[in-house]
Amino acid sequence: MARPVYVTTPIYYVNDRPHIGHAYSTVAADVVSRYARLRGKPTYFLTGLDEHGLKIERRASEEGLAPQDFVDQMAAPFRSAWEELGCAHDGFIRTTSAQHRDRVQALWKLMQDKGDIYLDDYEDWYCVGCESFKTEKELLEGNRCPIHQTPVERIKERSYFFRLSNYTQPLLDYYAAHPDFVRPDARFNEVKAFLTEGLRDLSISRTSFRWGVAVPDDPEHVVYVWLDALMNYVSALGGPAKEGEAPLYDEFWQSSETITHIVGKDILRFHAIYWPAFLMSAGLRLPTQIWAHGWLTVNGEKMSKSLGNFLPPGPLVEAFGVDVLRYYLMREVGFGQDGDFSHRNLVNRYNGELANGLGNLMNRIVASIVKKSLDGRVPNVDLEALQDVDRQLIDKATATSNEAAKHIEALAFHRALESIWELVSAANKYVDSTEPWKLAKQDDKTRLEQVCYTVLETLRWLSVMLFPVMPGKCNELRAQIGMGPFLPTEQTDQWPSAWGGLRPGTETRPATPLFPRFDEAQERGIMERLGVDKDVEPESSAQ
RNA sequence: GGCGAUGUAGCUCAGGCGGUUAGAGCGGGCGUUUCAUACGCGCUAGGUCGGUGGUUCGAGUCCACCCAUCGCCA
Repeated sequence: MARPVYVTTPIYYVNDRPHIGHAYSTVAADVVSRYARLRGKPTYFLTGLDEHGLKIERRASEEGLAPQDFVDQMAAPFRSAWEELGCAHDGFIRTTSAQHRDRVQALWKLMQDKGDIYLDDYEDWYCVGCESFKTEKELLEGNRCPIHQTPVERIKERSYFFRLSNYTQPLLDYYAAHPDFVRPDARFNEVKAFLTEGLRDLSISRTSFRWGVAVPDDPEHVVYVWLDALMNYVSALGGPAKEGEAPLYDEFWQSSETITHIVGKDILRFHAIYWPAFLMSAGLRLPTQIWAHGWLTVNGEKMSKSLGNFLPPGPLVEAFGVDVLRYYLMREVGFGQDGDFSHRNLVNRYNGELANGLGNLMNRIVASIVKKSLDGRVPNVDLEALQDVDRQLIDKATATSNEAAKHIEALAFHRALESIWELVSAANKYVDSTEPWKLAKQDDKTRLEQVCYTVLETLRWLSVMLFPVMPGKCNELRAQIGMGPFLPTEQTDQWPSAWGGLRPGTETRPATPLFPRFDEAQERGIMERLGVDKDVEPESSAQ
């Protein structure tokens, strides 16, 4: 029995509209979940929204709205963004939901029962933007927040505290026992370094605003937004709960093989330190991995409202198509590293890899040779009678399948795609060296059939291996080689491993090219529609 | 300031335990095919492997120091 997989994105703060950074995290999580499903594992993919906090309360009142109305309004674009991007989440958690609020309070009580929560005074500088306190020494001149550049506020209040200091050693022990707990390694080192200085207790309630979850039995206090927010991963499944009370929680939290939280590097500390400490205190299971990815710049510049380069995913999807955008996001930069989103590089990869590489490979075989010389049908071949060149390509496909799986499991999406494209390239070389068009002229039917079958079956493998990244295009590809759409089946591992899945006699359905190449004029048109000045765009990712 | 990382061809990057001519993709140049989306395929890039000094028979690969860039230090 394949054990369940649980993968999450951060819950996005509804103060922003969705942009390419949100899309990056969410697409990555979608790829992980689609891959897991393809492997036959029961899978749950969660994303959602963080809707509480002082900043929301203020924004809502600026807009003349009740906070709930404001967040309802802001939630819609996120939902539609994920739909547009083909991100098939199983759950969409909102922290204002009754279930979530209720489960946060349940967590609080568990921590309280453990004796880890106490009441005391707290006074320090507070940044509304960060929703967190700042120490004197990290402030900029004029008591401004180093992240938001805005002035911080002096806040003194009665606050509940969590005995985080008790968890320094337990966390270090946990890290030692789970060397893959935080990825990439460099980030794990930072987390460990932070711990070695010893943890201070953490203020986990506020009285300065109302928009949040009330502290149980003391409604003057609102639960600290990060405790509230982190809890989404468990509350969305209905936990914490006794066995049998919340089936999703039992399956995907308690019994999961992996629980992977994909996060941006800016919120790593909350996930790698606070969250496990809260869970330890409450006596709950910990996640298996916190994966901190890097930031994307846009055409070499940091994305910001003041620069006017805020990049929502919608227009990109319209211009390039969902799968192309997903491919680019996963291919261009190593997960965990910072990188650049560049329209120019996107077009270059599209033309070079998708159009010239994969698209042309399929087209030359399906729409040309098989159609003209084999009556458009998958030929019948004796797999035992293949030649060495054929076997070499099959071996390459097998090696690729193993390697790509290894990389995806390590969330090294760019490596997986790189390795898959070695197979695409090998297949194009194979076609060149076997020259099926000559075989057709020479009437060497048997050999022609062997060659075409080998390429078609390679394309079938590609349609599966690329499915997590490009589900729509892979199904189009499959249609052209005569296959039905790909359907994951629980408990059935469908990752390619056996050669010969294509049924002889099946009718292929050549259609328009999968990835029609952009010529200069089209590229210019797209850039204009997107408002990108192509000529001004830097040649490379100069930062 | 403390801790950690990075610095390899025009660009983006690979280069376990030190060992013959330092690699890939893209871009550039040359050639070639025509089945294909003017696509594919082949050849080509002569880069002091940030700098200096060491260890060694031998270092991009280990050590020290320096320079630059970046991250973390509630």
